Amino acid sequence: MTDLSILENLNEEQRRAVVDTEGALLVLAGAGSGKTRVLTTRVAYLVKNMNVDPYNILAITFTNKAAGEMKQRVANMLGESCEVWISTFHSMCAQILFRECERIGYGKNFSIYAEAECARVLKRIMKSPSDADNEKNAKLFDTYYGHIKRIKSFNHDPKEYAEACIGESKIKKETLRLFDLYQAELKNNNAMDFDDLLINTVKLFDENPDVLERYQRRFRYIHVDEFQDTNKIQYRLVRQLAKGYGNIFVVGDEDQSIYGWRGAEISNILDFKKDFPDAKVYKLEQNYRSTAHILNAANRVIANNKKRFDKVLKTTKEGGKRVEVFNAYNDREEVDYVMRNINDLVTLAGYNYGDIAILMRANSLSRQFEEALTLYNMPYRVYGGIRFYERKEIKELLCYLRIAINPFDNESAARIINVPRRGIGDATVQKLIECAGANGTHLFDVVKNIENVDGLNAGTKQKIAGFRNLWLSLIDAAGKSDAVAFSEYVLKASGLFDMYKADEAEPDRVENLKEFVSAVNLFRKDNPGKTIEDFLRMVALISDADEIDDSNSVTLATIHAVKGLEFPVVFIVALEENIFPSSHAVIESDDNIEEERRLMYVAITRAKERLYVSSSRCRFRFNQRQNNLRSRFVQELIGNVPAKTPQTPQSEQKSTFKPAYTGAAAAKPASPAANAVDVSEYTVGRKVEHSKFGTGVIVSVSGSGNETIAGIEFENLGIKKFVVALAAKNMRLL
DNA sequence: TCCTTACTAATTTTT
DNA sequence: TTAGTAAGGA
Ligand SMILES: Nc1ncnc2c1ncn2[C@@H]1O[C@H](COP(=O)(O)OP(=O)(O)OP(=O)(O)O)[C@@H](O)[C@H]1O
Repeated sequence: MTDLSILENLNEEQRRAVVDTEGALLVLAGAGSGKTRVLTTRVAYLVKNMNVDPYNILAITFTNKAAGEMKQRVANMLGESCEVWISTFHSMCAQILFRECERIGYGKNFSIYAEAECARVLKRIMKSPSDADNEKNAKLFDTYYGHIKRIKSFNHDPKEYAEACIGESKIKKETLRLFDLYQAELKNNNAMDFDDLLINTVKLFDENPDVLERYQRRFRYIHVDEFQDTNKIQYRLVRQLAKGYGNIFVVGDEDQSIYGWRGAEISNILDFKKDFPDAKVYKLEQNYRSTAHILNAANRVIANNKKRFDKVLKTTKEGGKRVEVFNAYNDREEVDYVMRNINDLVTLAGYNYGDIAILMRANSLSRQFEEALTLYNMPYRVYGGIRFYERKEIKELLCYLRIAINPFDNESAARIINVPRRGIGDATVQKLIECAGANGTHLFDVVKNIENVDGLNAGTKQKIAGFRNLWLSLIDAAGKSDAVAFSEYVLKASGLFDMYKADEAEPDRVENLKEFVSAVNLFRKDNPGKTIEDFLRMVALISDADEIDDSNSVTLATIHAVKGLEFPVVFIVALEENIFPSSHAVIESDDNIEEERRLMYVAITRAKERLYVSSSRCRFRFNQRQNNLRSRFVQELIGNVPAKTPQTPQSEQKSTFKPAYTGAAAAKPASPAANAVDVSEYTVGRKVEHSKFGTGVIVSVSGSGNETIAGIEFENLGIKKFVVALAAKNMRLL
């Protein structure tokens, strides 16, 4: 008898999609209807009930984190570790190319360039003196870079794109010229950007039928999650692989397509039915995530889009709290509104900080919330913005590691040749690069034979010779030692460690470098047999969303970063025209507004139990006051139903919250607890014991009365700032 | 030639 | 608030 227990957690329509295992299938369903759950269960079902070898299954997710979680879930269902290939498109391509890159003319250990590196490559090209006769003022960098990136991510033919999309003929010509130079430079560096990973994999398969056949034979069952956000090349890759067995299962929701600006094509969904004429379409109509109020709000908003299929999405959770709408007088009042509600949710309604997310359109909007959360001593994490592996000191260490593994990587070498300072300045580096270009070799060759290079004085040559010896020793070490020993060696030998250790103004940097080595250590423990090359590949593909963990902290993130996630409580903030929808979308076209609206739909549908949407009539941005209208999406969300717009926010019981910014707006008698604190006791040098952070010493005091803020330095934790009046209950003076 | 200092300009979303 | 550049001093 077959064990059907893994189907127990599914409804009837979900179950049908899971057990229909052969051929092409498309699951088209709204947010929170269990698409990901269906896909995950299907993978487990194939292994457990259909006796499919896990080796023959592929599942594509949108983020590495989603891949990790899916692996975990499948393993739980199977009761054994999951051997299925589950990863993002980019990660899959990187792994395939890593093995097969010689077939398309790349060397082993090619580097993977993120946005910042790509931009540096183009900047360097545009700056090179041999290019001086051409028009290339700095203002146009964004234009050219934008065009080049768009050509690649939309998989356009460069010439056709230039003809169709660039008006000015000078720019048209220059874009094409720079495009070729950019491509050649990446190739010369033995490097690929993110788009190259996809493009080159398709190319590999096109040009090498034997390789393609091998992968086709391997992937008998192919799955793609978040199909609405795949781009043309990714879809092409899917078709190539699915040609083998034709078992292709994709799930998506056109209402949640939010990466159109990066080349994602909703039309892939329509094309799927054309490309796989026998494809069966399944619909899921039960939403298991959100309460009725939240789901209705989402449905009302998205109904304003014209380009969509009408679909049904019914709630399974009747009732719940109504959506709260708040229009603040200014941004500070908005921040206070959010803080007050978080405080009440945690102190009165039994929520944890980890249940709460503050979602926004752009990273730059997060700062005031960060400051307030710090002020009130509420734990939080910000996702988006600079990632760990994007920090300056970490990037520099990564460059050293890369040049040891891939000595052709001019870009990385140029970045760190003078870090720490070695007296090899920009002018010299420019000369070296030109010399390499003229001889058709690499920076590495020029540095290696520096004695034979003309046009440099003896002192400079000597400095470069010193760097050469370092570089050679790094290469030598890469071949000999294991990942951990190697990265430790590079950190010390490069001089980075000493340099940042001596930098007292920024003590974090040396700590970050140590943390990097620990990360390598952990990686090797978790993945026995993997090398530093694997680690670098993994690091290059890490995304914001991957770093989201379940520590008990408020999540501060862009909506893009929380795609696919869910939170009991969601705040959507800064809902103003020109912010959300963004000014670009407002100016441009209806299509752009529709994508913004889909983003709003995604934001709303992240909420399980409570949703708060807020805006502010006036906001300080770009160093000036801005008056903004409330976002059209708020009105769409409210619809005809009169929503609650509380003047003074209401909560379950009596709020304990004391706003720091807008005392007048929510004037309440100061709470006795706050009054009871004698702030004058908190003086620099006093020792305190904090219930969470342990003992520390007060190192700064500012403000007065209830606004008094104390900076307290804790062992191993650094300095944290507290509003004494609020935090005193968690502290004891020693 | 290199490095520090001071100023200016610019800020959508990111695998 | 920061990243990138221009100018002036060593
Ligand atoms: N049959 C079911 N019974 C109970 N809960 C379910 C069922 N199916 C899904 N869920 C729950 O509903 C929530 C949403 O599921 P899931 O993330 O798979 O939906 P989704 O369609 O992929 O969402 P999104 O469109 O936002 O990516 C999850 O918490 C999941 O555990």
